[in-house]
Formats: sequence, structure tokens, C-alpha cells
Amino acid sequence: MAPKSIPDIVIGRLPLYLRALNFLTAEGREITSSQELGDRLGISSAQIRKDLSHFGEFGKQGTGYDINYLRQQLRDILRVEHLWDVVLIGAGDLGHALARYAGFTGRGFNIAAVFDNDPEKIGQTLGNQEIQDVAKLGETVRSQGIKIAIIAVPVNSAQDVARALVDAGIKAILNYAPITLTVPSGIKVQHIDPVVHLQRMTYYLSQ
Amino acid sequence: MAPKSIPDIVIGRLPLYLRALNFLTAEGREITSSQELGDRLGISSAQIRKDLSHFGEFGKQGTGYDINYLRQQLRDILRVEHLWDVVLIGAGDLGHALARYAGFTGRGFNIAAVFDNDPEKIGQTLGNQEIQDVAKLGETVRSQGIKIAIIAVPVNSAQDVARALVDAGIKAILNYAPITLTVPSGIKVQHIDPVVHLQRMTYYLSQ
DNA sequence: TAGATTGTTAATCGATTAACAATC
DNA sequence: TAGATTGTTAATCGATTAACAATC
Repeated sequence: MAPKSIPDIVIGRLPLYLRALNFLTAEGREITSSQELGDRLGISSAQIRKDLSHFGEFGKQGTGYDINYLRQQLRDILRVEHLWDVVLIGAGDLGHALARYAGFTGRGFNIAAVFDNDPEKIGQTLGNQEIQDVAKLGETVRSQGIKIAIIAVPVNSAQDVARALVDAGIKAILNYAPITLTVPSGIKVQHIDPVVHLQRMTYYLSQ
Repeated sequence: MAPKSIPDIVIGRLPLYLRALNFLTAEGREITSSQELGDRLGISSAQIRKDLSHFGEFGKQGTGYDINYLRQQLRDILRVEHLWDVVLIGAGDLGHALARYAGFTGRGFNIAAVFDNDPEKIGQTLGNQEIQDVAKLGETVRSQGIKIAIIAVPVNSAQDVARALVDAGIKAILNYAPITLTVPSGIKVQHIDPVVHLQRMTYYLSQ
């Protein structure tokens, strides 16, 4: 049998499972069930069991899942057991918020460098990084072997930045600019656009 | 025939179509095709035509779509033809970035009020709003008939804020706190958690 | 043991795609 | 007209769910 590839949509849910397990741990819980996880996430228990079954058997019949063990397994599967270095491009308001966000480290990511093209900003300190000239982006990414980038620049330069990132060897981009980026196949992109999310809800609002 | 309900997944793509059309307009274009839109978005042309066909016939055989007309139609469908007032809860780094973000207005949304629970922040100006005491949240939401909220508070108070919002009559929540919110059925929620998005990509990274 | 919950199968459900008649 | 592209149908593909044997 060929090694069946896992559907993207399954991978997409694993971080939610992991996040929920972190919560349960914070609440002092040690055991959970697919039913409980599903209730918390608004997902059927069957789907959770099916998703997990792509990767192995992590539970015990009659008991459920050991939370710490399943967390560990999910971190392994998602490769967030060690910290990934991430470059952040754009030191505007959003870049500020991201650079200072305390929630990355505990979940697998470290902002390793921050770039901007504004001479006023270059050299200033943001989070625990000195803002660098975006012209040095390729050099830094290459020399440190960084694979992940966050784009927080204005929409009109986002595609150019994406091109530069891919040239430098970046393999995954989290894009906050409100534009669908075009990248070569094999490069992963995730988009965050608050307006898109808001517009996905207004359709359902009666007034 | 019963009025067939439109799949959520179709609604979810419409804002992307609208955003791409805005781009084409900015480029001075007047006509496009499902093929061109699909190429830009990484979606098949058949899917775009199928999605649009749920709502009517917006194109012309042999020619394609009038960009302005289709934009207008999509704005109508998504109900973003007029501005929606939105309340923002949380005036931290992220709240700052959101309150000062210039990209809302042109796409259907207006930050109408900002709340925080920090006495130091209450009364200060953010964007073009004075930060209000979160205790007055319900009053403001009710008196202004606001239906949409953005949560940008720390994770440990997000669920409480969500409850207060729902009590006040909010029908749609964009949640930036890294937790799956539990809300009554009929309330729409969209989640944005950068770490979840990053973890959806690391699975595919070889190293 | 009795009760509970997993992992998995098969059935159902829904979404995407290919193809083409219609027509601009 | 000839060429192009829509809107739509039917086929394909994939994801979700229900159900239950296995078993802790």
C-alpha cells in the first residue's frame, strides 16, 4: 500500500486540537475524550478520532486520551516540538504587535529578526530585536537558514516582499497584507485578513 | 422548490473574489473572466462560476464579467454596501494596530468604539475613539445597535468578554484571542490565531 | 464484570471538476 | 461569422458521520 497522504483539512485541525489540550492541561486535567474535545471545539467526536487515526493510536478504549501524551504526539506531528525561527517583515503597528506578542514562544515559534524599509525605524529596538534594513533580508534568511516569514507590510509591497522571501529560501509565509500572494508551488502560504473574516459573517446578519 | 441555502464554504470565498476585483479595479481594468480570477486566487474557473451561479447570472458569454458590476453585486450579497459599526474590545498592542488600521472603512467596517479594563488606558484616545471602560460595553452596544465585535483581549478574559458581547446583542465576533470561544447558536464567530496558521504550515516543512 | 470509549468500516453527504450547450 | 466564455449538468472526488466490534 502506498503511504496515504494526509488531507490538508485534517492537518488544519490539529493545531486546534493541540490548543484545546493546552487549555485542559492549564486547567489541571490529565485525561480527556474525543467527546469532550469535540464539544469544546464544535467538532464531532467521530471526526476527531478519525483525524487522529491517520497518525496512530493515541487513546485507550474505555478511558480516552492522556492529555500530556496526546499533546506531545501532536507537537511531534506538527513539528513544533522545537522552536522555529521566524522573520517578521514590517515594523508598523501590526509588526509592533506581532514582535511584542508573548504567545509565540510557548507554541513553537521565535521572532528571530525584524525588517523594515523606513530609515527612521531601522536601528530601533522592537521586542528583543533591532529593526534591520529590509535590504539585508536575503542575507539574514540565508545565513540563519530561516524557513518561515510573517509579512506585515502595506499591501502594495507585499507581493515584492514575498518574492524576495522565496528567493532567500523561505518555505512558509504568514501574510497579513490584504492580497492573495502568488508564490511558486511548494511554498506554503496562510493569509490573515480581518476584513475577509468580517465579510464572511455579515452575509448572515439580518440587519 | 425550497430556497436552497448557500454552503458556508461558498460564502467564505466571496470576500476573496471581492478583494481580487478591488485589485483589478485599482489596476484600471474593467472586464475580467473566471479564468483570470481563478489564476489570481489559485481557484479553478469552474468553481468561481459555480459559486457565483448560486446568486444569479453576472457575466456575459464570450466576454466575461464587468468588474464594477460584479463588485457591486458581491458587496450587496455580502451586505457590505453600507458601513457596519464594530466595537473593539482590548486596547493593547493588537487593539492599537486594529484601531489605527486604515483598511476597514473602504471595505465595509467602521470601528465605532474601543473598550479596555485598564484604568490607565480608559479616557485615552486611540484611532479616533476615546477608550471606554469595558463596564460600559453593554450599554454602548445596545444603545447604538451594534452587531459586530472584535475581541483583542488576553486569552484568559476572552470567553467572559464574548459572553458579555452576546448578552448585549452582538451577533458576530472576530476573535483574536487564542481560544475557541463557546457561543450560543446563531452567533457567528471567526477566529484568528497566528500560531494556528503557522502550525498549519510547519507540518509540511522538511526541516 | 459492567460501563465507557476507542479505532475503523461502510454509508452518507457534500464539494469540486470536467465538459458542453448556449450565447454574446 | 468565428472565437470566447458563461451558466449548468452530470460525474467524480473527498470529507463527514453513524455505528459497532474491540478492548481497556
